[in-house]
Amino acid sequence: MTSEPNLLAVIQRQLGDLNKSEAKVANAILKAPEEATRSSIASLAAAAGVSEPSVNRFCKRFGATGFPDFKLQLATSLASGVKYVSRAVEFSDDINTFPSKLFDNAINALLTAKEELPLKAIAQAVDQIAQARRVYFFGLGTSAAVARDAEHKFFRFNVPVFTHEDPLMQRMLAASAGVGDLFFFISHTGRTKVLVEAAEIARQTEATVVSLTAEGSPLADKSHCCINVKVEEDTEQYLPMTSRLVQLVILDVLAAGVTLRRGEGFTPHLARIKDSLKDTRFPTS
Amino acid sequence: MTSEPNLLAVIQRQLGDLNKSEAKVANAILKAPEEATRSSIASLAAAAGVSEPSVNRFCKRFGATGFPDFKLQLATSLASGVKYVSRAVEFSDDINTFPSKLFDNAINALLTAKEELPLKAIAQAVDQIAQARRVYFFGLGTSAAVARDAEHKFFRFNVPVFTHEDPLMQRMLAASAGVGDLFFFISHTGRTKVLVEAAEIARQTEATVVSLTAEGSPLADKSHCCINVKVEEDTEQYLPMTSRLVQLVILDVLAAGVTLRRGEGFTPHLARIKDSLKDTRFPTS
DNA sequence: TCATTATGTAGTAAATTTACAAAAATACAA
DNA sequence: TTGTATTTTTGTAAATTTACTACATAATGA
Repeated sequence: MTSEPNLLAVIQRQLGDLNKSEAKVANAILKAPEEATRSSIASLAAAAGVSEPSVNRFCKRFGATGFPDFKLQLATSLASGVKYVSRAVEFSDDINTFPSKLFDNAINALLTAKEELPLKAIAQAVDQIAQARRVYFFGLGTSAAVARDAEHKFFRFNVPVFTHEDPLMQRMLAASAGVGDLFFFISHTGRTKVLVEAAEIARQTEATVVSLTAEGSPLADKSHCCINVKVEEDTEQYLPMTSRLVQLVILDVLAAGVTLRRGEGFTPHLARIKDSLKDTRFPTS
Repeated sequence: MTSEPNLLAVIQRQLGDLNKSEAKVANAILKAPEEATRSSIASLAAAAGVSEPSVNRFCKRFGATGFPDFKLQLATSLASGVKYVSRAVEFSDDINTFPSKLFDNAINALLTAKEELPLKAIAQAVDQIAQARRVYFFGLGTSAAVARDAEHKFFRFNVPVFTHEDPLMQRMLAASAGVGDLFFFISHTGRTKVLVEAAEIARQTEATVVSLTAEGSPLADKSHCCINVKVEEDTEQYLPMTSRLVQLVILDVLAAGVTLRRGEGFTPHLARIKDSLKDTRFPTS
C-alpha cells in the first residue's frame, strides 16, 4: 500500500546488494525508466541481456506482485516526481509560452497547498465561523480583494459579514468588538503593520481572531486560530500571484465546511439567493 | 510530448460524445480510477458490463495504443495529484474529503482553461491595455472582487486604473468616456443586465471595450475584444467557485503580457513600488 | 565433491488484440 | 409513420502476445 515515493532511488540504493542479472535489469531500468514503463517483459529482458524470469524475479524483489505491477509503480513514481516546476516568466517569452507558465505556476501552487492542507486549523475555523454572530474579513492590498471575495461568498450563509479596506475602520471595528464577533484577517506576509495592529486590538476584546497567513508571522501570533499558507517565495518577483489563489480556495473550503455544518436543510436557502439574481440577468437564449 | 496532465478530466469532458458501451467503461473508470489501473481488461469489462474489445476500443479512442498503455497513462495522471474529477461536495463528506475535492475542482478548472486559452484575444487585449490612457475594471458580485484584484495588479504599470462596484458610477463613467479609455468588463455569465448596459453605453463612445466573460453572451457581443472563459457549469451548484480563479489567472497573464511589452527597462519601476511597501511591514525575523 | 544459489529453458496460463459476424441504430423512401 | 438499406455499434471467438511457473542446468562457494 505505502508505495515508495521514488522507486528509482530505491533501486539505485540497492544496486550493490543485487546479483548479476538483477543488476543488469536495474541498470537497464535506470538508464531508460520511461521506456521501461512501456516495455514488455521480453523487450526489457532483451535490453538488459537477461532472461524473462530474471526480470520477473527482479520485480518481485522490489515488492511488486509481478512485472505489470512493477511497471505501474515505476510509472507512478516517475509521474509524482518533479513534474510541475514553477518557471519564471522571462523577457524572451512570447504569447505562446508565458501564459502556460503562469497557469502552470498557479496549478503547481494549488497542488502543493493541497498536500499540505492544515486540516485541523481549517476544521477549527469552520467551527468558529459557524458559531459566530458576526464575521469581519479584513485584508489590505491584494488581500483586500480576497476579503471582498470572501464576503460575497459567506454572506450567503446568513452570517452578517463585513469587509473594510480602510485600516482606520478596521481598527475601530476591532476595538468595539465583543463576544460572538469573529475577525478574519487575510495577509500574504502576515507582517503588514496596520493589519497586525488591528488584530492586536481585536485580540484584547472578547472577539475571536482567525487568520489566513504565513506560519510564524506576527499576524499568526496574534490569532486564536491561524490557517497557514506556505509562503513559497513567489516565482514572479514583483506580484504576489499564486498565494492569493490558494487563499481563495481555502476560503471556498471554509465556506463549504460551514454549509456542510448547516446540513441539508440549508440548501433551499442557497437556492433562494440564487433565484433572487435571476431577474438581473438576460435570459439564456 | 504533450501527455495530457489529467486523463480523468478528459474522459469526463468527453462523456457526452461517447457511445453507450464506451460511456459505461468511462463511468466505471471514473468511479474507481485507482482500481482501474490495477485491473485486467477482463475485470474492467465485467465491472463496466461490456465486452473486452469495447474496453480496448475505449482505450484507443483516448489515444492509447491499447489497454496496458491506457492504464499507464491513467496511473501517471493519477500520480500527478488530481484524483477527483469535478465531483460535487456531498453532505456525507467530512474534513478529510471535501477540502481535497474543492482543490481538485480548482486545479481541474485551471488545467482545462490552460488548454483552451484564447491566445489571440489575450494578445489583442494586452495590446489594447498597453496602449490605453486609462483602464476601468468593472464587475459585480464575485466579479467585483476580481476587478479589485485586477486594479491592484495593473496600477503598478503606470496605467491609471479604476474600479467601481456601483452600477450607477459604472454607467456614468462609461458615458463620459473618450479615446484612450479602456473598459474591461468581468462577468461569469455575461448576462448581468446593468453590466451589459454599461458596456453598451461605453461602446457608443470612442472608448475600447474588452470583456472577460462567457462566449456568445450579450456582454461578449458588446465588446471589441472578448476573452472567452468556458463556462462549464459549476459543479458546486450555488457558488461560482472555479470560474473566478480562471479569471484571476487570465488577468495575471494580461498583466504579465503588459510587463513584457514594456520591456526590461520597466523592472526598476516595479521594484520601486515593492520597496515603497517596505516600511509598512514588520521586518522578517 | 556437495550444497547452495543463480540463471535460463520450455511450457502453460493469462491477458490482450484482431477479425469477423450479429445486433442495434440511423437514414431514407414509400 | 412503416419498412428497408446503410452505417455504426457491440460482442464472439480465435489468434497473438505477454507474463508466469516448474524445472533443469550452470555457477558459486564451502
